[in-house]
Parts: sequence; structure tokens; C-alpha cells
Amino acid sequence: MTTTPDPHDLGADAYRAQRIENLRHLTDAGWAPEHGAFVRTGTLAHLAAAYEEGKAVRAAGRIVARRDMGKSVFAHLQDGTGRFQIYVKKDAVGEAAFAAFKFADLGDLIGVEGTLFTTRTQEKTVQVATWRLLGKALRPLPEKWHGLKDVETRYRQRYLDLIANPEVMAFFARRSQAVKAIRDFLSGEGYQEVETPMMQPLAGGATATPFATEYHALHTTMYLRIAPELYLKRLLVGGFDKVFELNRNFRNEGLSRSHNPEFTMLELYEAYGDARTMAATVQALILHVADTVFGARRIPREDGSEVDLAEPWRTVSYDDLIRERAGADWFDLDRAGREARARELGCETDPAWSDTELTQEVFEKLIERTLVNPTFVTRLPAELVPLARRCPDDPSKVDVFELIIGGWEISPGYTELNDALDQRARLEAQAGHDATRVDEDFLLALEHGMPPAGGAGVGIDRLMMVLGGKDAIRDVILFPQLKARDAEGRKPKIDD
RNA sequence: GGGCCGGUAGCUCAGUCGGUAGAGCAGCUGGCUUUUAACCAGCGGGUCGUGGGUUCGAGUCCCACCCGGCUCACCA
Repeated sequence: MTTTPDPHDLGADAYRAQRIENLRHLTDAGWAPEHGAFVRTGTLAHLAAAYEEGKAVRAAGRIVARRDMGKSVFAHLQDGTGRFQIYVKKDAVGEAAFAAFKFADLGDLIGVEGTLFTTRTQEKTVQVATWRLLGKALRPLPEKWHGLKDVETRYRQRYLDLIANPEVMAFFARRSQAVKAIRDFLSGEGYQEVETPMMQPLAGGATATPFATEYHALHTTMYLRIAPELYLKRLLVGGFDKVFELNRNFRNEGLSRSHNPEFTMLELYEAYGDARTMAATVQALILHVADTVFGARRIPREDGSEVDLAEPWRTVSYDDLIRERAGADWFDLDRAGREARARELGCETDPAWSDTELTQEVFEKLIERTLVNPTFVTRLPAELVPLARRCPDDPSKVDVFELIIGGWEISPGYTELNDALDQRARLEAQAGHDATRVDEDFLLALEHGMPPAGGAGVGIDRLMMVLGGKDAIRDVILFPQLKARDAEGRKPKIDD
């Protein structure tokens, strides 16, 4: 098979060849890339923050701009924290070092030693005394002014996106801080973090198609987890009082603006709690992250609207929301009347749907996306959430909440089922005829007694979308799943 | 899978009525010792997504396909 060169690289070869040539010049002049540690005074952001006129410093970064002026050169270095200007003057660095610097290209990683000064135009700058090459870039950077815009390149070569678009780097730095803030908050509330299996013999705890993989040593099929729930409940049985896991779930579904097949989920459980204690915890958690990391409770969105996290957050029952939107008499109408009303409102109808499914269509199409400010939707139909505890005053409803912010489902919460016999009956009903799909190991644990508990999940990617004002999940995941490409840039054929 | 929009230099983008390929940045050469989208002078750089067709002539019109985005559907 012959290799087909990437069509994008045909013209890029000249750039690469030029830079390899420049590398050769540097190496010949004694400026070969150095691979050992380069001890810095601090990051580039630190250099600016701890600025002292005349201080001796060591700094390193990527050259992202350079302005040659004959016998001196101004350049900007960039690292993950920011940019800082350097000034390379022939008199200061010497003839050889200055000549070599001619071959330092945009994109190269260099280290400098020098002293801090302020230019005539008041920019803090390192007056370079010595410089060395720490890494050579053989490919050019994206354009400096307009940045990198090509959507596919931004996701497939995220490093270029991070280099060229500072706001992207800033967002992912915040995501990192947000995850830390979540852990700190839960720790402060007395929660313990655990890690439970990602590879499971049965993928339980949610309704979704799992990814399957072959475990050769055991000659068995394993599944990537769709939720950690059943293992965390085993830990409640074992005596963990407040426990959480913050990690990846995998669901074998399509891609969309709001779905990635692997996504980060926080699940937390509180022994002797219920849906209300969890709602309070989730609300405090989200506000903690908003306040400490994003520093704002009003968040502008890409469409120009705004999410306002101001308290109190609305709590409203599912049925009340339906009546608000579809008419106070919705639940008094007969089937034909409801279908007519639904169509009037612009919804689909289908004779095969149950009444609950018809109502859910109204909820999803007309209500959910309008809930921009945080809203706890409570008392969902039992048919939609088969594994939660029923409301004591109405067995057709379950004692749960669905927290919606920005029109996205951010966090479901439950009063968990701890009745082993009830749980067995429901799992068996759900598995249908296939007894091998019932998680007997989980039921065995429950039969040893699980405390009543509240449980909640928080979709971390969706939460980051809300807090970051992003409208696509791809913008909050560093390496979002994309369609695979072969060597010729085509999608592989999918057989089915 | 349907509908709509897009693919032109390494990057960001123009390209009129069909008349034979452009700009800025980046690159190369020269000049310039406080510049900052540095500046000045000069030079090189293209499978116009791919393949057909119409035409004297196609980046431009037609057909098919590939790739991407949005959206609807599906899935959950």
C-alpha cells in the first residue's frame, strides 16, 4: 500500500524544510536544543506579578511573536499562564548569541537569563543576557491575529487551539480549578472520595447501551461502566457514610452538541439523607464552584441570554410545570384532547405512546429548554424513573429531583431505594426474560441491609457548559470524540 | 438518513457577468539597537476538496462523491 500524504502537508513541506535548516544552523553554532531541566524564576505570569525593576530572572516559553530591528529583537514568550516580552540586544548577548537568535523561529521553545526592565512604552520586559534553545518547532504556528478558527483542527489538534486561542487555555484552566473546588467542597462536607470499577461484568445503574470489551485472561466480556451507582451503594452497605466518585462514564450513543460518549460524572451518596438533603448539597456545591472559580453568579451565554444563579432556586413539581405550559386542565383531558392540545402547541404525537410519554414530549420540547435559571423539577412520574423510591402520598410519582440550568439537565437526585425485595422485583422486571442481566451480586449486598440514603449525580461537562457559558460539549472537553478518519481522510465504512 | 451552509497559499479570508489566482499574517533576502498587528524595500509560495460533464475557455455553471458545521430525525 502506498502512503497518501496528508493533503494539508503538501505546502507545509517548505516550511518544515526551512525550519530543519534553521535547526542545523543553530546546532552548528553551538545552540543545539538542550534537554535537561531549565530552572525558571517562575512562570511568565509570575514574572509579571512579582516584577521588580532590575531583578535577575530566568524565564522560558514559546516564541509567539518577534520584531527584528537590526541589532536588536523584541519577542514575546508564551507559556500556559501568559505572555512576557523579552529584548535581545546585540550589545547585551554578544555577537554569536545574537547571530544564532536569527534562527530562532516562531514556535520555538527557549530559555533566557537576564534582568527585568520597563520599556519606553511601559511594557515589562526581560533584557536577555543569555539564551538557549529548549525545543525546536518544525511546523509553523497558526496565524497570530485571527488565531486558529478551523473547527476540526481545533478539536483534532487541541494543542494548537490552546496555543493560539488564549481564552481556550483560560477556560480549561478553570475547568481544572472547578474539579478541585468540587473535591474540596465535598471533603469539607464530610464526603470521602472512592474509585469503583470502570470495567464491569454487567453495566448497571442507568439505562444505556454500554461499550463491550474482551477480557482475554478470564475469557469473558466486560463492559465499560455506564454509571458507578451500584458499586457506590455497596459501599453504603459497607458503612461509608458520605461517599462520592468523580470520574468517567461511557455510553454507546451518538455524538451531538450535548453528548460525548465518555463524559465526567460526579455521583454522591449520603446515608440517612434523601432527595431534599441532596438538593441542598448540590445547590451549595454549584454555588461554591461558581463563586470560587468563575467569580460570578450571572453568566452570559453565547446566544446573548444570561443564566442567573441567584438564590433562592425554584423548586416546582413536574405536574405543575406541565399545567403551566400545556393548560391547567391538561391532566383532566381525555387522550384525544391531550393529543389535540399537544399538536396545537407544536409537539409530535404518536398513538403508540403512553399518556406519560405524551406528557414527557411536552416537557422535553416545550419546557426543559426554557428553564434557564436553576430549577429543581420534583415528583417525576414513576414510569420515567423506575428505580427510585415512590412518594409516600402518591405512588405514581417518585421522590426525586431533576436540576435544570440553562435548559440542560445538570443533576438528578433521588431518595434511594433500600428495600432489597422491591429492588429485586424491579431489576427482574427491567431485565425481562434474561436472568443473566440481573446484578445478583448487587442484590446480595442490599440483602445485608442498606441505610436509607439520598443520592445525586452532577454532569460535570454540562455544569462546565453552564458555568463557562458554552453551548457545545466539545468546547468543555479537551479531546472530544470525533468521527474517525483513515489515512485518506475518509470516514471508515460502518456495517450494519 | 433528510434539509441548509461551507471546503481557495502554512493560518485568516477575498475572488464581480465564465476570461486563465489575490490580500493580510507567516516564510525568504536586505535595512533599522525601546518595538509591540513594528516599520521600509524586494522575492518565493496554489491538485481552488475529489472525479466527471457543459464550454473556445470553469475557482465560478451542471452531476456524482469525499470532508466539516448547523439543524431535524434516530438513540438515550
